[in-house]
Amino acid sequence: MEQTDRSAPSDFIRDIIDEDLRIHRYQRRIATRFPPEPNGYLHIGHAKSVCLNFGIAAQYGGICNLRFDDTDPSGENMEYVDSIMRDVKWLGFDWEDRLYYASDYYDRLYEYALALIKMGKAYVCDLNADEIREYRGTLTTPGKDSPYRNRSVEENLKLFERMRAGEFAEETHVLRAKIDMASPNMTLRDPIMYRIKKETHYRTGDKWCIYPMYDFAHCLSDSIEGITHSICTLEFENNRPLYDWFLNESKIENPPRQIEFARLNLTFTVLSKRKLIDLVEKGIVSGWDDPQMPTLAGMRRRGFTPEAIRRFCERIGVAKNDSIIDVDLLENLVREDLNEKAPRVMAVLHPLRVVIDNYPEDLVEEFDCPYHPQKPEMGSRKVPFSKVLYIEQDDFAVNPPKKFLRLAPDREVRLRYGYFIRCTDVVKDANTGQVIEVHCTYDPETRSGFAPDGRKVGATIHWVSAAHAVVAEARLYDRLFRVANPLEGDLDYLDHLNPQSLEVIHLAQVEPSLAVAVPGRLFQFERIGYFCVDAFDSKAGSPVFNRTVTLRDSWAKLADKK
RNA sequence: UGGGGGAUCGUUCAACGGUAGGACAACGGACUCUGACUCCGUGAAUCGUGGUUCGAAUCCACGUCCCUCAGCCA
Repeated sequence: MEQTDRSAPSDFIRDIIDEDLRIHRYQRRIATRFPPEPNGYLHIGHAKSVCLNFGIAAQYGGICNLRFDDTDPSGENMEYVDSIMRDVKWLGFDWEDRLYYASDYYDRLYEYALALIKMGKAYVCDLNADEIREYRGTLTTPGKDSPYRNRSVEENLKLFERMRAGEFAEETHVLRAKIDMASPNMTLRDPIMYRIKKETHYRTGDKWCIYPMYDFAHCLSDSIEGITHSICTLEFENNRPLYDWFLNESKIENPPRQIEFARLNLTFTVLSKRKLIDLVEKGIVSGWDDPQMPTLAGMRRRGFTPEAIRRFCERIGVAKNDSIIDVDLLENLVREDLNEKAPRVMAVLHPLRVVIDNYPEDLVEEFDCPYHPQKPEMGSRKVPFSKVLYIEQDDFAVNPPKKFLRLAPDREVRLRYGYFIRCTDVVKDANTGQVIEVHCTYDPETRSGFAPDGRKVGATIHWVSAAHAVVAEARLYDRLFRVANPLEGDLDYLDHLNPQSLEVIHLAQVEPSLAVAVPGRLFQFERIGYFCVDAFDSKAGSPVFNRTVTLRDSWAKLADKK
């Protein structure tokens, strides 16, 4: 009996593995692989696969390889390879010395193809693309045999060699497996194994002008690496018989087995590579690492932590149901993680001037404020206090609605880590009627945060000293799409873009300790949300903060209902 | 009108012939120098119809709905 601890995840894939282990299949060895094609950046959907493959390997004392599935030179390049490696590492996984490329197997794959030709299991077909499609038939009608299907082995060998030698133009010849043109499974209707592409490959250069197709290359690459469980997404379910066919005809012993699971879908976003490329190329986002993107690079820049993402991948489980996960779950996990890790600071996004009338003109006090009230070990910093402050516009109301606990005329609140203040007067813009300044008095007896007479306040609000505040840029990110499933309905998904997915605040006022915030560092702006110092645009003295996620706001929820 | 998959609280995963359970969301409350965090509590589901069985989400039959396959993409 295998030892699996109770906290370890369990799912239908692990059940299959448990059974394989039990019957001593693969000599009780477990090997998986994460096989991205280097033609785009990794997104949260890939993270699910990364966590699954590396997670299973770790759980069963096996190995997980990183293999670039680079069998189509168009669109693949080294930038993507680098970004993928960076992201997998960032997520917290290690392929050690097992970095592989399908393109490293081109010679061996060619030999496998030769062997199939010699067995009469593969042939060179001269039909062009349109003709091949025509001959393939449809979902409900069988295809018909290619007129080139019964060429002699010698002729096939000669032709294939000439394909390789570059004697033919693209689309004039392909190598096909000879299976069954009448198969109800379309993938078995003499699938293409090699096509001619006179393109320079980012790794093999011009050595090859024929490239293997996925179905042929993938299963054999798995077998070359000794993979035992080849985990992929549901849309490859149809291809499994073909996966098995190539391995069987190639006389592979102990062939790896393909297992399919449902890919991740997330509400309020899209996760297909094509659509993400679209967003990048149409300039809807600033790049693959735009914090609005569900790419790992984007999420990293936004402030999501690898721990939260791994936790998420664990929580969502693995199954074969098509499903769409609520992004709330992800955001909640991020809050959970950041609540532990993020130092608390004060920042005012929408400043409202507050003048403490009875506070001395030139006095500046310094309050010692803990970085995390529940974690004294995180230390503290000094925050200056003076006569003129900024508070959040939302924290003041001329006519406070029911249940509003914050500052209002003649009401008293506590300034976080500071005094109690009472609103005595309101200055409005003569034209607009907008509140532009609030006057208060403070109670010197409340320096400790409590009143000697024991009176209570309804709320504690955050603030910054106007004279000491640092001006910062805050980028408030929201969901990229305004509907849960942008792919649903008749409209193009781009018609569902959320025009408010980014609000930039240029003049946020933040406490002075943030002037030199280190790029990538995470903070909780008290009572607002979690923010990440932008890794690229932030400079000393003029920091830029990306909002990772808001804090839960039960007041906003209450107010919304009315 | 072919083949391959799938259907369980609003969402998601579990229950593997024996009390339908967890998480997120929702709702109510407690606590609070963050309307945060935390804690407590409440409501909420087996696609339909038959059958087998002492007993069915689970097995069988027939339906229904959803996904997927007709790239020289992966």
